[in-house]
Amino acid sequence: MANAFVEKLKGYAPLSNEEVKLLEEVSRHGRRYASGQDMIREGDKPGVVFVVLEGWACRYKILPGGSRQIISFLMPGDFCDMHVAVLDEMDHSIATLTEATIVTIPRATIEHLTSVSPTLVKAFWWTQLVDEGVLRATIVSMGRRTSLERVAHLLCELSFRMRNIGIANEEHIEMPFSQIVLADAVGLTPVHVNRVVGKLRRAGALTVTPATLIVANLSRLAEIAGFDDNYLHRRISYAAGTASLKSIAERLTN
Amino acid sequence: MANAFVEKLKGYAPLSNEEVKLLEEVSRHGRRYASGQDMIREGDKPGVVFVVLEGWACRYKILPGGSRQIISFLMPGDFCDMHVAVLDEMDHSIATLTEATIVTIPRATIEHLTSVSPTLVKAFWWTQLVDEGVLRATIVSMGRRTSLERVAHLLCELSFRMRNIGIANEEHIEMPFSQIVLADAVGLTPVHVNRVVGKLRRAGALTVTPATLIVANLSRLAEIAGFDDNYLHRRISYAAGTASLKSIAERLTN
DNA sequence: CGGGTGGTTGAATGAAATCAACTATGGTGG
DNA sequence: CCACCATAGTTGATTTCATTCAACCACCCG
Repeated sequence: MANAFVEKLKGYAPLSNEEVKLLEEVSRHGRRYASGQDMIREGDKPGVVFVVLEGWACRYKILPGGSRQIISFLMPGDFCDMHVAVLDEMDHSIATLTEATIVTIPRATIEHLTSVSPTLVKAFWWTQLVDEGVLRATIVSMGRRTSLERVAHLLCELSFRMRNIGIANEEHIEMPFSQIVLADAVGLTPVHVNRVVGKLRRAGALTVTPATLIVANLSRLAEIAGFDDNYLHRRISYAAGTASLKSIAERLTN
Repeated sequence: MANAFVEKLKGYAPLSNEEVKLLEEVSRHGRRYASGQDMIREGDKPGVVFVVLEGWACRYKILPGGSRQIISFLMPGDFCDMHVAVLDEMDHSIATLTEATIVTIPRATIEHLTSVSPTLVKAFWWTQLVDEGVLRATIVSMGRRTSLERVAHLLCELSFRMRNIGIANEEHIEMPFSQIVLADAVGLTPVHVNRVVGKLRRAGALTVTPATLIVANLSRLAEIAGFDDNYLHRRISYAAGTASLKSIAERLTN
């Protein structure tokens, strides 16, 4: 079985066999978690980096009033910042959204990796850069898009990201979470999200089943959202072939 | 006059004299820009890193409908991601909000710096970590806070950041931008922001003058916002201690 | 002096939250 | 095996909040 962590990083930099072996080694011992488990909570002292190998997780924050805001989604291959281990205190929590297998890598191991391989450092930076782009796009959505666009935009983003890592294809894109979770992510109430989802369903963009949404027509969804995937900075189709491989190498070393 | 860039990084890692000298060298030739100038636009190929030495700037994005969302504020010492220079295309724009002096550092120089000093790499990472925390906090605000809390929260954040870099003290915190800019940052219309600002003014938290807001009572503002500055990750091993004190002393005497 | 920018206020409209009720489903314990 | 409960989804009526539209003021600057 492919290791999502290694695959993702391979997509961001041309890794040597040794580097691949190193990464596989440190991400071998994934542990299985139930859905809805907190991995770490706001206020905790972070000592490790979490890497999602399978399943979904999210970063979130609970406000004094009890409401929850989901800040970002983590899917296979995603990890929380490599240098979070250096912080004194978490400013948000991380929890599983589905059953998931997750690796925890101690800070010392990360430091070993980065000291051994500058290429890995750059790969980590790259992924972090993309993560920031996603956060910025989220801010734009929350600030200036209608609820319909906002929901559609998030689902588009997740669809593209799923396809990028090969856990979805054109015909079958399944989001394994409830409308309640979706509401916490887009900053709306569940009932209003339900109405919006209903619109998207009637537009033929979605189909709905309990606790999972299925994207039926991604291009229609993208049209509604005004979606532009430039911020995912995908290009680097490294996996596609050697030509791009060279250009990546160039880009990273120059 | 103190160099905001160097001061900021000194706050995040214990730098040697040589490292300080290096940084001063690369950030010496600041250029002066008028207010409201675009430094770089969405779609441009980024080739340099921008460092704000004096004045304010912001990242923003214009939506198809013409509305603007300000994603984050840049104040003296802030810079756009060190590795943005590796991207193919900007996914947002950067513009000045006031008259400002800004340095542009070419990518090669950055790579030189990071290859020469691991300490600098860590300092850069740290600042980026803080930036991400700010983005996450923004998402939480936009998703789950009322307009009053949202405005108050942003002004609190900016106040704390200004104090951290010594451009504001308890009694006098001046935000050099109009309510229109504020509206673009919090995702509301200018007229509604005006009503909210009115409330804060009547609560004694703010005073208002054309194109600048003045925080009159930060603790009242923080109370209204439910503000907790933990996400700014100020303390760190090092910054809380002698370095920042010393640098402030310097700034006051020069 | 006139025009631009920023600010302020009121009235109307529209969007989303709230409150409330009801369905469907799957799982659990008696 | 069924009764019950918890979770998720759905729909309608009402209220709250923010936008929109519109008018007007104050000020600085050319």
